[in-house]
Amino acid sequence: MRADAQRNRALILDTAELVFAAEGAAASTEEVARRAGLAIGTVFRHFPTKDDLLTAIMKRLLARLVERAGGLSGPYGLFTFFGTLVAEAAEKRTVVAMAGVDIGAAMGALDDAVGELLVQAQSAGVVNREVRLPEVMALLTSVGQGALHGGWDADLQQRTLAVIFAGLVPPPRA
Amino acid sequence: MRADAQRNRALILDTAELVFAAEGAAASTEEVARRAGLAIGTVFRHFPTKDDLLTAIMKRLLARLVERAGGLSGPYGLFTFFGTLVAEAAEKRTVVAMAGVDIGAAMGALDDAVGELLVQAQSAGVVNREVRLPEVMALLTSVGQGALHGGWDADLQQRTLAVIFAGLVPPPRA
Amino acid sequence: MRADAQRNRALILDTAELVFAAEGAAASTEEVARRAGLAIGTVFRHFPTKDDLLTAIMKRLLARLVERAGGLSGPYGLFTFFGTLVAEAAEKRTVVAMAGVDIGAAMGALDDAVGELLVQAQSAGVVNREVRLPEVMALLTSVGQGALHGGWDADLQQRTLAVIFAGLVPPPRA
Amino acid sequence: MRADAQRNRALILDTAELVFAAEGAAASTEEVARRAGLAIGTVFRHFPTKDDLLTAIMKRLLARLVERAGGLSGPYGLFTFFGTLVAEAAEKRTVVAMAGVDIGAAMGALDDAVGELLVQAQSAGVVNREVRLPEVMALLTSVGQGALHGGWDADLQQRTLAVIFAGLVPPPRA
DNA sequence: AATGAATGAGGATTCATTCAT
DNA sequence: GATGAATGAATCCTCATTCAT
Repeated sequence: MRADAQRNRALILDTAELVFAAEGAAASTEEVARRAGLAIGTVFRHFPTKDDLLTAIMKRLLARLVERAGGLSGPYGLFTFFGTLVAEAAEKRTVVAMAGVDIGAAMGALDDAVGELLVQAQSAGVVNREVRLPEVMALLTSVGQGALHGGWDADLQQRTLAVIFAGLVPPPRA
Repeated sequence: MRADAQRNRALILDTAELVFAAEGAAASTEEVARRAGLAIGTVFRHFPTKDDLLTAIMKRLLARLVERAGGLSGPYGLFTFFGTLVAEAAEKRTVVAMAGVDIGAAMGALDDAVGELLVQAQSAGVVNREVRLPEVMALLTSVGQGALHGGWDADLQQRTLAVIFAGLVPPPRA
Repeated sequence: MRADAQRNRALILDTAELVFAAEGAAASTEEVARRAGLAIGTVFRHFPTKDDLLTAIMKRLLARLVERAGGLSGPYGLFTFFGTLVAEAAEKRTVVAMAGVDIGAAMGALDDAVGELLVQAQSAGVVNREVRLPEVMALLTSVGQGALHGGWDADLQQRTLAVIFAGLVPPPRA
Repeated sequence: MRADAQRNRALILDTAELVFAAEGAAASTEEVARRAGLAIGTVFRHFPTKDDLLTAIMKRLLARLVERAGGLSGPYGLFTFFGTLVAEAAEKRTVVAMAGVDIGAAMGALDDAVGELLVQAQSAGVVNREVRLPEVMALLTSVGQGALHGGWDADLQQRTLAVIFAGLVPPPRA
């Protein structure tokens, strides 16, 4: 792939991420092209289908989340991860679980990364051993969606996460 | 309004709720008409705009939630409310916070009803007094969205809510 | 179906027949709409797909040919049929065997009608009994295509058919 | 012209002939480039317009036919020529009279070559002297088109040509 | 000369909305 | 009021053609 094509591919993804985050998956592909300053044909050359573009965005977002989760460690990594996810979603810089797009395998990698954070937190005794990965993922995606569409301010983010964090910590011993 | 018109209005809302829950807000109005066994013109006579139809659905859904919340009382009413909301969302029988539709004022009534449940729970000492209404609403909508798009099974619903419930109860006194 | 819809359906078919005969199957559906004085949506309401429109034209053309063949009889019906087919094709008023369109069953009816003419001609002794239906159909479609694309004048039509007719008559007895 | 350019030009023509014979003139130029293993730009350097490419193919096909007709002689050359033309068309190895492409002058050479075969056949007394070149050409192109689109098998080819040949021979003297 | 990315006009199709019946 | 046909703007996608590398 030529250098300019490489640059355009990235430009399209960046622009599309903004556009779809702002207007939803129903935004037109032409709008993406316009904002990227490219002709519509160029967008379709890189992503032959609108769905391909949406999927590519989702995969890149997930890859970023995986990378971020992988970069964390220690007992409180899981909490940190929750925090940044919500903060980003609230700023619409990320779009998780866009409807109707198949991300399949890409999601598995996130499961693995978050699972690792969960194990570390439980090993350190800061998260209840009863808690399992599926509900952690469910809470992550829920709260991501909520922040995305609800436009929570920093205070609300913190207070909402406080409830979840309180629910994750181990119960006091009798 | 004639009796048949009254009946058609309700029929349209019922059908539209099913259709939009199943296919998202992007489903066509014609599909709603077809499934209702009505002509497209009839749908538009009742709801001059697709947006009007979506808004009407949202309002009716909220009204139902308000009614349900209002029907609950006692220390554990809030928990019950969380439970039924998630269960319904998981079955796609309800659609909360549909994107791009203005529900404005209607939301306030739900705030009031849930606020009342929160007060009762806190008075009875089963919910932490630090917790305030905004984060409760944020958790409700988040978890509703999550269950809606995630298709949680009964077990996952319960485990996810268990974390939130654990976060809502008062901390042990030192 | 309403009266106006019925009229429009026929109008679309008539117009499309002209347009596709003149410009080939690659002509745009919008061109058909424009020449019919209708909005593009109306054409697609009647024929949800361009292919549906092409198929409908083919079927109607074949039905007409079947009707015409069925209206003929007597020893020379087959020759008459050849003659009118070629004359029409030369005037581009008919399009036979448009590429890529599935006409399937509709073709069978024409086989039957022409087969009947062949039997009559052979019974009367004006067509060689060695000749069978497949080659008669092959000659018909060939000569139809040739006249359609070649734009034969009346004289050429006659001279070309003269050769074929001479080939169809029984050989002289020894 | 460089040697590789010469080779590419031939390669493009060969590939295009296959592609257009298989998919019709609506096949994309890009498909031709892909199957030739060349970049699209190379195809357009050799043939600045899709139409130029189509025309070049047609000319080459005609040239081949002329050459073949020119290679034949004797009383039955005309019949042989009919036979090979139909056989090739049935195998889609040749495309005659592609719609919408101007071949103009190139056609004249074929007229001359076939005219010569006709004269020889008539001189030898195996073809009716009443028959003239235009109808022979008309029959050739018709039957070529028919075989091309009809996919005739060997048996049908023979039987169809038998009718035409019977029409070409001189009538029995009284 | 070859490559292959970019362009943008054109074409099929959908769908909210209007309006004649 | 109900019906469903007509409208036409909007959208996805294709492809001939141009041009920078």
